Amino acid sequence: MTPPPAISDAVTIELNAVLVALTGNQPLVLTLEDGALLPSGPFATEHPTLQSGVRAWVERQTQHPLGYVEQLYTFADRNRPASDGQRRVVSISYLGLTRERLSAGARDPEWRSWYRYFPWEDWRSGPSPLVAQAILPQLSAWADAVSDVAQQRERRQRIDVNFGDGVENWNEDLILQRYELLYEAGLVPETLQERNRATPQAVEPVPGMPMRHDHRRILATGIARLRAKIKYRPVFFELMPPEFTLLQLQRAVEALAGRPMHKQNFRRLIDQQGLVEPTGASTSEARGRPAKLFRFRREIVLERSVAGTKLPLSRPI
Amino acid sequence: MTPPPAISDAVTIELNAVLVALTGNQPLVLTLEDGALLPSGPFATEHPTLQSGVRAWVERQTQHPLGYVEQLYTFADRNRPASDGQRRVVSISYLGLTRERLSAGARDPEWRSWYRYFPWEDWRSGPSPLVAQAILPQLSAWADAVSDVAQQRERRQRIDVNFGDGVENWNEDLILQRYELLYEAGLVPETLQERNRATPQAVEPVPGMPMRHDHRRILATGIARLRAKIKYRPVFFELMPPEFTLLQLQRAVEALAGRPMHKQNFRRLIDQQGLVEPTGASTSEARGRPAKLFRFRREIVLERSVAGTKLPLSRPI
DNA sequence: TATATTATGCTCATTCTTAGTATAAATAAT
DNA sequence: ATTATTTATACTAAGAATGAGCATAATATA
Repeated sequence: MTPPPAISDAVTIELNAVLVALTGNQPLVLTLEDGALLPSGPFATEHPTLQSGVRAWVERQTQHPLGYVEQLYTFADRNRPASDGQRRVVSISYLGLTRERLSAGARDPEWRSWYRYFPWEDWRSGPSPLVAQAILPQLSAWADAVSDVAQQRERRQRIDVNFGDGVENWNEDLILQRYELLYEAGLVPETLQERNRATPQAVEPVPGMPMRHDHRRILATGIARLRAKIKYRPVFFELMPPEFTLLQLQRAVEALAGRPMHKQNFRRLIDQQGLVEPTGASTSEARGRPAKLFRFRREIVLERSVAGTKLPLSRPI
Repeated sequence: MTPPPAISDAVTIELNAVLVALTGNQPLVLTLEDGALLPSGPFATEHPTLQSGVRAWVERQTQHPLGYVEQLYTFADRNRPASDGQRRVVSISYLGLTRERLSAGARDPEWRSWYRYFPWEDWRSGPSPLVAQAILPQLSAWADAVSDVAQQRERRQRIDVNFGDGVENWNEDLILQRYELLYEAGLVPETLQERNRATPQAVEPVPGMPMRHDHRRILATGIARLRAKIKYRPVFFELMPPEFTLLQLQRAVEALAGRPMHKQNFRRLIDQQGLVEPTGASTSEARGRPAKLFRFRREIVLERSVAGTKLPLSRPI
């Protein structure tokens, strides 16, 4: 059942990283080549494990220890030629969270807000106008373009589920599915890269910066994982400074989820769950009443394995 | 940043599958070599994608189409020699759900209840006595065995979180963490396989059949994923026959979760969510009042992307 | 001193859960 | 035939969690 693998079945492993940080209420991701690529490196003989491979070259790159690291997905042969003697490439992608930014000044490795790549995913100040203006009309046209009635209905349903039928049905976790739908509909520039693409590029691509290869897809996978994760594991503390106010914490979570939250309820949930403890100090860097400073209670991760961090979404104003 | 990979960095890919079926209220997993291995096959040049690779050889093996397939995890070099000229092996594991069993009679590929490998995970008729009798005492000893006080406290806490401090704190999703804890504590036979193991094997291994390599760990990963998944996606329908009674459905979910559920509430949730529709027929195969037969409403997966299947756990009697 | 701004405490209605009770419709045992 | 047992299904009531908002406190700034 497991015959010895032939020479021709050898592959090389490439490691990709979605490296996330948070500054000034923006969720940042580390990119290369003018934002067109995610950092990636080979998995080499000197690395004892995959994760140590990722840690090694990311830490060399960013000069900062990588807090949380989690495997995302393994792809083989997405948009890559497999024949012509070349060895196949299998890429294994990781999500990494870090607290600090790369020292400024360096030009090439650059932190960018992930909403430059997915502008329609930012609903922090209400429903993104892009959805109604630039996306839904084009997706509708795409659904209509197919003649088969059943197929047409299926397309419409997918559009509804992913982009919300009414106004109030946005599910921030569906970022990957939404990107894939846009890809299929030919509404992102990446569609052109693919070989043997039946559907030609549609009239006008949806706003949002593309990336090379399937890197924007990997980025979407990372964001999706992170958005889902914060709901049942308080990973966002990996992104926060050691001390912070509750509003700063709220803004951080909002940046990740791409949605506004109800302030009082956010506080109630955070302290009901015992996630933080006051440091005793307070700050008055903002204008109003000074806010108490808090720190993360690291013990909580041990104490309760499911430190579920429910997110109190609020209706956008 | 991405130098051309050296020849020596070539690896071979092995695909592992956790293939799950359900018969007679038992969750079954396909095994080989007298239950010691999960099926695995090489990722070969003729496979266009990883998933098609898995599908291809699993379907050849089982003679049945594979419904749901999902990638689990990618390991490099677990318990495998990396040096001595041999190429490194990277194993990519998949979870597959199927409705039918392999034709009986065949000796080697064999379906086994997964509770043979993880007997302490079956809480369907109340707390598993193994936890209190065979596991907790040994884990306690393991915690005490370390001299450093802080380390000792940490071990105790991990034991509490994973195996429940009181009686009623069992979290069925933690199956992987529990296995890993037992592994670290030297309470499973697999610990011996590992090279350079500092801690020697403890007195008496915990009941439960071991597997070769890291296959029991991969199995735990698959079960954990499935247990978590049924809570927000009704995947269990992939395991059910086309028509079934609500009690059969409940028993199926209980088999997966390893816990009893509250009957009335289970029914309420299932129909509140519109997951099933009556076929019109009913059955009286069991003793009491005949039950209506239902079928899965496939549309629901499209209609609501998050067809959350809340599970109404019930206190074991 | 008034105003704007942020922090924080508290309430209230609504929905979701949990844990039943009650009744119906069949089979098996006497 | 009658009774006990088993399974199915409807319905209820208490309690917890959630979503929305009011009210007050404490600061900076005009």
